[in-house]
Amino acid sequence: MEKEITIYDLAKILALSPATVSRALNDHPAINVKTKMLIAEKAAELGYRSNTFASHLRTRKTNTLGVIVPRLNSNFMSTVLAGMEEVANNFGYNLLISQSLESEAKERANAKTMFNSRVDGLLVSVAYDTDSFDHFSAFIDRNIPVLFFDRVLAHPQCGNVVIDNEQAGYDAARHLLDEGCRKLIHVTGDLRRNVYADRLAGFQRAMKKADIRTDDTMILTTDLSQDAGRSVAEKIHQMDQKPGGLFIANDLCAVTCMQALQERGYSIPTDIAVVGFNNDPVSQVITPQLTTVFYPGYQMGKTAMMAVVGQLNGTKPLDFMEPIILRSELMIRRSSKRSESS
Amino acid sequence: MEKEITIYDLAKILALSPATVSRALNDHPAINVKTKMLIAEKAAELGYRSNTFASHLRTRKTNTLGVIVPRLNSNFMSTVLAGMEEVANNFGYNLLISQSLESEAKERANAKTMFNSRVDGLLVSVAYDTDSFDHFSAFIDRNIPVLFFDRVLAHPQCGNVVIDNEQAGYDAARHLLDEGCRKLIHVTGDLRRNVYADRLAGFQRAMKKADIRTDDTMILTTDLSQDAGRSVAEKIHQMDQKPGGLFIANDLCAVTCMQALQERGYSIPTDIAVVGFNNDPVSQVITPQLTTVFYPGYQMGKTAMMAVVGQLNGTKPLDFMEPIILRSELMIRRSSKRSESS
DNA sequence: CAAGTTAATGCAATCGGTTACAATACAAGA
DNA sequence: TCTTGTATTGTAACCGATTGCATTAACTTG
Repeated sequence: MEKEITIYDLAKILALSPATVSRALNDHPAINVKTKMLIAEKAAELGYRSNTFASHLRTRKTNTLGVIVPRLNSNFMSTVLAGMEEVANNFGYNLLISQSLESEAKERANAKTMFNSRVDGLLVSVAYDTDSFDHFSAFIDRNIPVLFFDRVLAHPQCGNVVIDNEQAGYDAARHLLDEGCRKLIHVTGDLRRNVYADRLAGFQRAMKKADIRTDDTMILTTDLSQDAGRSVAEKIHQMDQKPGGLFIANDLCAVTCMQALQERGYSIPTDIAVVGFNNDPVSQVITPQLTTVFYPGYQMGKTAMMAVVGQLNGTKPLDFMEPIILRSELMIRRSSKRSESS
Repeated sequence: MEKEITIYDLAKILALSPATVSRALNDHPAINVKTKMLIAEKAAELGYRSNTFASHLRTRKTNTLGVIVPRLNSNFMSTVLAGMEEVANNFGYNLLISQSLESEAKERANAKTMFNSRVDGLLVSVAYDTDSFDHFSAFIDRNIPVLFFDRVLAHPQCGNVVIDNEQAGYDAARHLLDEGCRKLIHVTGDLRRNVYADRLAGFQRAMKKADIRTDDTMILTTDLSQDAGRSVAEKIHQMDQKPGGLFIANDLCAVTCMQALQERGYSIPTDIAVVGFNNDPVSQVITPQLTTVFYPGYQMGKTAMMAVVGQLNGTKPLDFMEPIILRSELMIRRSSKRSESS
């Protein structure tokens, strides 16, 4: 096991002071170019690596950003993370990633860990049941940038990166209406979460505009799991008046529900038209292919990370507060096409 | 912005020495229980948090583990990561995660970053084109545990966590043969990677046992992307002698290929039976459902992390070298069932 | 040639815990 | 009473990089 080289070792070997070595390695302008070269060479030769702890201790910066997501193993989240990782990496930041498993308690614990690890910034998509903002205020108090993405909390000092869920919900419902469905059902998640509340709001706006009264029986609040998809199918099967269209706020749930309906003999889209959300790979694999809302996950990750990094580098100072809204798009596929129009 | 409390502040307030405070906070036996209580109380009251850098600087431990994966946004990998995260979190370790994007160069850069971040251990699933072990030897030299999972490199001092790919490949091919397919085609990835080489070996063993000669035209080496799936379908369409069975080493590719074949009018499994690999959610969504190999991703993540953590805690000292092999299982579904047997 | 600049480097304190090595106090044993 | 032991706390060096404030040498300029 080799001994670790320090700037003191380098200094001694080259008959210089540690200060000069430090400055040279950081490309300080006051240091002679030739000296820099000399030091860089020797450092490489001896396999010197900077001790980040000493450095962090002194500079009070960690070059590490925390990310808290509900789950790692969803197509959408892992795509977002991939985007984040790319940007962070480019700017020399490390990522500390943890998952809340949809529980506020765990999210709280994760936030605390991040705080104690002294991350320079935090990116969060909140859990299903998160009610309070408490666990993030420690960051705000210490001026550590906090940015929410996808599932956001509104807070005057936190950035938000989202899509226009209301509009997407409107478009989805509108499309089903356009295809001739009268009775619609919307399957949603926890309405404390903006993503679901907004999609619902859009759904209702479309209904209202079409002069169709919406009542509670048309809104099914679930956890959007695959099991939920199956039980939604069951519930529909029990209904006297079957819906003509189904708007489900998550592709995996929608797909499972479609399959369950098909097993029960329903034909899609003839009997029931279905629209999902996220443009998950499964949406293109199911028969008929699922109409869904394209969600720019990769770009969302990149954008969110850019915002935080910009904030830290002082590039983007103030425009942090206004939410960044990314474009989403309804991808019309066979699961909802009743008309012969195409 | 509140000022950060240090053990010196605590010491001054309580009229004690920093050493006592430090020991008390670390539950050192030499400190009086009452003193400990006193200090703990005050620390909580003032919102003291340990400065991990100062601590790491002194102790030379980071409590951080590095993970390098080819991509974050694949169902399999994100499941593995979810498992790793859970264990790491339980044992008080943080995770530094980065992706190589299937490039050895990026993997090399990532490894270097991890090294400079002084991770206590490293878990890697290598990129498509990784040839050398160089970038990991720095860790070995410094006695930092390195463990490979899924896509592994053999090295006497590195742990391996895998499934029995050879057997899985054998089972897949054997199943197709049992279903009456004579001419088989195997679509694989870069054969430098154990996972693909082993699956191929299993495939060949099954063929040999069935007394069918395998030649190069039966083995298609691709990047297993969705595009690859489409071009495989095209290639098959061009063949004079169509294969009766298709064993594709990745579900997403298999599914895309199936769709492309179906579009061209082939019926699955009647014309061509298909077997995939990974048990990705898409495999249950496509029609007909895809026969595939269940891959215990979550468990693989947990197991790999356990091995490293055990190593670091001195619990598991030596048995690190022998590879850990997890159970995989052929999930027989409709895409390969020709016989009426069930 | 003295005074003033400029360029390059060094000194030493600092960041906040950790820990080897005392130091102190008090009680028990000789 | 004096010695020894035990329990508890303190002193101070250290981990390695950073940086404000000199210092030194070399170069201009009047």
